[in-house]
Amino acid sequence: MKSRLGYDVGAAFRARSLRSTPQRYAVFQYLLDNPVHATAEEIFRAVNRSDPRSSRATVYNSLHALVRAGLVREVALEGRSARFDANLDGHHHFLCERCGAVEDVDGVAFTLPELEGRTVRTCDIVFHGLCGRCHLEAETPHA
Amino acid sequence: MKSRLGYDVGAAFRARSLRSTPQRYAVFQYLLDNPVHATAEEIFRAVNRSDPRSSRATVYNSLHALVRAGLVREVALEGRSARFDANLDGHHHFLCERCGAVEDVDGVAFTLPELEGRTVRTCDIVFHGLCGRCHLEAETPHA
DNA sequence: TTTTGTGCAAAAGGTTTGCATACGA
DNA sequence: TCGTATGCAAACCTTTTGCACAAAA
Repeated sequence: MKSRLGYDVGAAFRARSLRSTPQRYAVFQYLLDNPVHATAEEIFRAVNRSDPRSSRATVYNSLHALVRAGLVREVALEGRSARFDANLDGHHHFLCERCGAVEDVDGVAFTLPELEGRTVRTCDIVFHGLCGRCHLEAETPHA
Repeated sequence: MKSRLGYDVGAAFRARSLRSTPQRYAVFQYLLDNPVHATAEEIFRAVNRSDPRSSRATVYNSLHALVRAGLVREVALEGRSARFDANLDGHHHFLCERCGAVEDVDGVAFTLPELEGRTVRTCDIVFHGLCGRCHLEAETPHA
């Protein structure tokens, strides 16, 4: 659970002239502290568990504001709900087919295929399989 | 618009003991003839435009049956609606940020990163950018 | 004080479900 | 005939929207 201490949320907001409200702050802080690629609903529950009262609509508003400001990115994975990630380093994702965990994957190198005529701006890679824990559990059936 | 003629839908259904109904047939035939990564709603409208009457629920049922049978795959892209693809060759996707078109991309080679401990089964790559047409139009503003 | 965000509740997609009926094998 | 698919409508879940009120700058 790498937490990005030393990240000055207030300064980040000011730098992008994002008005700082407790709700917005809580959403961003949650994403910084919990790099688990949470859904809006999970974020809603988490921020309301501790501090003030955020409405669902405000969580969505905050998330969109953060995405627009370039502080958060939205990750498209299977499933009905969008997932949000405050890790902006170019990285990819691994999705466990068994427990649903989403993990970051760094250092993928690939060669661009026949994309002539098109302009490629970004590229998202999603690996599917078993995560470390589920892999172990699958090997050792109910040890 | 490559259409896969010579594909015997009836035989494919029989081989997987999928009961052949007109609705199911129409959904699969549509996906074979229109490799545009349609949404369920688009498929619903298309199959009802020509032949019999399919309900939305039946389109969803058919799609799930086809996916379960391994004849169709579901593609996860941004946006709220799932997309379906009868092209089962290992391939990836290109999503145009301007017009929303989804195109197939073949021949991507990449090197697997630090995925020790995990089991990687599949890998989906989505490229984002401008498709051929939109790239041209962007270069020649309202020629 | 002005502008923007918040909260609520209602609405809008997209997808699923329950159940009686219809149909393929 | 038997078992499964269909159609309808209602339910569900995620996300968006409208509007009055509250709070940030």
